[in-house]
Amino acid sequence: MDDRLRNSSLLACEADSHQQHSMRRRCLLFEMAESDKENFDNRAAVSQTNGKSNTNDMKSVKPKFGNGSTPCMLPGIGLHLNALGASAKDCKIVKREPLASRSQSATMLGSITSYLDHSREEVLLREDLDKKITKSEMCDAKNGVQDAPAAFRISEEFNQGNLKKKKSSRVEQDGDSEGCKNCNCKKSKCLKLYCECFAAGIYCTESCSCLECYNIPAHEDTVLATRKQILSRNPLAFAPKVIRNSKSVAEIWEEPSEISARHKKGCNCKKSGCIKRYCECYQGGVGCTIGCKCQGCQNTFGRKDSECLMVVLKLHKPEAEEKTETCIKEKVDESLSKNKELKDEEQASVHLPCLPPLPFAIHSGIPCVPSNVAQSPTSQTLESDFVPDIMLHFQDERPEVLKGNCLPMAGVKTASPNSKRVRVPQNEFVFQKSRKLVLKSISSQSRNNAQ
DNA sequence: GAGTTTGAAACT
DNA sequence: CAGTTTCAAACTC
Repeated sequence: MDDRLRNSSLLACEADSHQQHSMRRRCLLFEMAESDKENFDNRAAVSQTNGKSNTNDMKSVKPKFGNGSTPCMLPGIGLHLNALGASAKDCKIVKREPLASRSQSATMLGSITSYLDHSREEVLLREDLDKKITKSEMCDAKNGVQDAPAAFRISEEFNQGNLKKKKSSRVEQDGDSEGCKNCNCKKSKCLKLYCECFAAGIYCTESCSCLECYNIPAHEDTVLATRKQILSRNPLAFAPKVIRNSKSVAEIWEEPSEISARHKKGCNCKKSGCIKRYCECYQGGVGCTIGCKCQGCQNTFGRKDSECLMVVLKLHKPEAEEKTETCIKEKVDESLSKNKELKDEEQASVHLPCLPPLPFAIHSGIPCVPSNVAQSPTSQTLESDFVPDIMLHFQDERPEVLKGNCLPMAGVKTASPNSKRVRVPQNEFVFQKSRKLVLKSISSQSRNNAQ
């Protein structure tokens, strides 16, 4: 059984590697888009001729680029972050099935198999994409079309293709994807972060329902100026809201040197209990952390209070593992105790943030628990079939100050007087130490049980 | 589809 | 920095 698990894990790692490779390709494509600013300008010019000025019409005519398959990433300031932001929310690599059906696979092997199936599916889709890219490039060359780089466009198309399977309800209703957020702004002129398109760094398109839209190439100067202004207030305003690193789940559990994912600055929910999409953490598919100021947090991806550890473990706990659970509880208490000691030592107010959020496991198909804590059908009760708008195995593009290895830290001082907007959880290293202790004890307990 | 709720963003 | 207002998405009916 151990050998089978080991082999499966190796396969999963290979698949994971492939996925990360795919991710790298995607990032390169964004880079291509960036380097292709000249093309962008041409596109903007083309769209200006095609689109009408919005000043006369309340409903702006949104430009379409090329085949209309791609939103236009804004050039210049923060483009890279825009790419991340957009992709973080838009891109889904792995086709995900509703949790209820997934959780029917009671064993880790089942989950890994499922994961590999998804990876195979992605490989097939990628192969299909490569063909499309070649065709499209040939076509563009033939027609002299100066459009977004074909690879970039098709990549987005691929993302959208997968995306369409799990689009948010609003987008589904609107029947449009095109990578556009389909905003519905009425007063902000799509020049504020309220606007999802603007916040994602993409221009609005015809599929948006916004009024008096300025987030179009025709108003590029205005858009850039506004972005600059917003960035001066908050340098991370256009950064992805959910910060992920590229480690696999197994790696994270083996060596949790970094938190797997978290919201950039944490939520502030008061009534939603962090179980609705009003909550940015929940929407991003990550658990709440100590950085959140939420009240009555019930985030199923990880609550901000210290109970989150037990929540996650319980969801995967088979009935027969009571003994192990007891052990875990003891170790958690022990960890918390040591945590407290560390806290005293460090003279810092530190709490125990959440474990890697459950959806991280859901996305990858690998249980978010150590291999010796098997997945249980009880996890069926976990959550609805909502799938968060996030991308897997996101490269950790955080500035050093946002990474866990800058410790301890008190937060980022921003130009904004409102420091609430950029706040960083403190002293995650204490949590990492605690988690190592728990993992260690789980391993030893498992060995004892096996004997 | 209209109205309500919610919390982030923006403002004071 | 805290409180308030504005805004648009999410949600409900």
